[in-house]
Amino acid sequence: MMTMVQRKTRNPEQTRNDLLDAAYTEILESGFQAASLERILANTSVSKGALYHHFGTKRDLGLAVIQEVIGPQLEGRWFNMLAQHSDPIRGLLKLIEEKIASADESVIRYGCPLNNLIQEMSPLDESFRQGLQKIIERWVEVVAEALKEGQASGKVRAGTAPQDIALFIVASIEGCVGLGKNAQSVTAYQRCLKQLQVYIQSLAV
Amino acid sequence: MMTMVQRKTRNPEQTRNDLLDAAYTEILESGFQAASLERILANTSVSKGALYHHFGTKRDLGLAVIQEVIGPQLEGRWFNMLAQHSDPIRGLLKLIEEKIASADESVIRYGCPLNNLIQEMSPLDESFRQGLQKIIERWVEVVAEALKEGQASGKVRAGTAPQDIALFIVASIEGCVGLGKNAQSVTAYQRCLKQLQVYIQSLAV
DNA sequence: GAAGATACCGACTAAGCGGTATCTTGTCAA
DNA sequence: TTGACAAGATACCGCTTAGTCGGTATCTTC
Repeated sequence: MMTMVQRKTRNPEQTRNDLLDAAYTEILESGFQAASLERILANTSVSKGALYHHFGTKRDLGLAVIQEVIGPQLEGRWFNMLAQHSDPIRGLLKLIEEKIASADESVIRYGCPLNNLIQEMSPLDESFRQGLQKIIERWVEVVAEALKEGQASGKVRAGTAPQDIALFIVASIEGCVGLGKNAQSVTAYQRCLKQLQVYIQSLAV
Repeated sequence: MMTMVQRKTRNPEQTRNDLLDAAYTEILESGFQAASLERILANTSVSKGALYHHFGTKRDLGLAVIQEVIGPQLEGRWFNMLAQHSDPIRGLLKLIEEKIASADESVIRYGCPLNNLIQEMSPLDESFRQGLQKIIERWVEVVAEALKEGQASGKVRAGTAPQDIALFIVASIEGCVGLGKNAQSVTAYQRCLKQLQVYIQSLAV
């Protein structure tokens, strides 16, 4: 008969969220494949049994992080910002400006969690790829929609394809973050985004 | 007493190159951390003893791949192309055009080996970061230099910072490749690069 | 308050990993 | 021809990994 040290009060939701949060951090720092379940458990003081009660496999945990942590994070920021500006150009510039201003150590060191997972996992696991792709598509769509409305209200140059431009903008952002991360340089990151601002400005009428 | 089945004729250089090539492929397909030495050996029919004769650690092998495979690959293409065009805009457009035209399965599936390693390894290993950064800096410098000469000869708009623009161009390329890879879509990849061409064209006088 | 379900515990397993030790064999200079 | 060393071969080691499983504690329901 073993004596078990269990949590006094149960809280399955909190346990699940703790795991999701810790997994998010661990994946951000080490990548998914190199992410260690043992380390995640150590950082949460959740037991292995509890982990495997909530998530069937490491893979399931990773997919949950994508859908429940990374997705909503991005959705909140971009959707809200572009919704509250009638001029999409101003909204986009503001978003980039925020990224420039809030260039903290985490972004410079670990980059974009979405992009990290894309580069690592999308060729290796179709479910990962689809989960990530859904987020990207939503992101591009939000930007494209804003540009489209901007064209309708005469604030964005006509004759350009909003979908293509939105795709390029998102790609450039990921590129800037990636390069800033490798340079370990806030200024390189900011210089790169500044050029993106110049490009965006050129989309105005 | 063991019976050893050895290669009839020795060829240390070839052995080293075989290892480098196989490691490059394995890293491209699985990432560095998940790259398996056993798999590399299986694909080369080189023995573990031979591997560890040529490379001290897995890490050393990875660093050698960066310096001796990935670096030269990029250097050749970009340096030559921009050197043989007097108009840098035309040179850049041609390079992008080539990328668009030669969008093969490997690029769409596995993306850019340089970018992959950056996102995975640069926060984890300072030597990796520096090796990769050297390549990026060289790349940016080649583009910046071309733009600068273009400004001098009146083919590129003055008043813009060549270094910053070059940085942005490289970032955008990596971004386009990354997004195309996740979309598993040649056309998305091409649409993205086409927008980059539009941007580059806007740099002309 | 008993029963059943849910949540959680932690020792264990099997496989794969990078790396090492010890050996043999090919090469080439003396 | 031989000695020395580089190159290659293979068995093995310690460690970490994701995942399992029998068991226990808490919560819910009746």
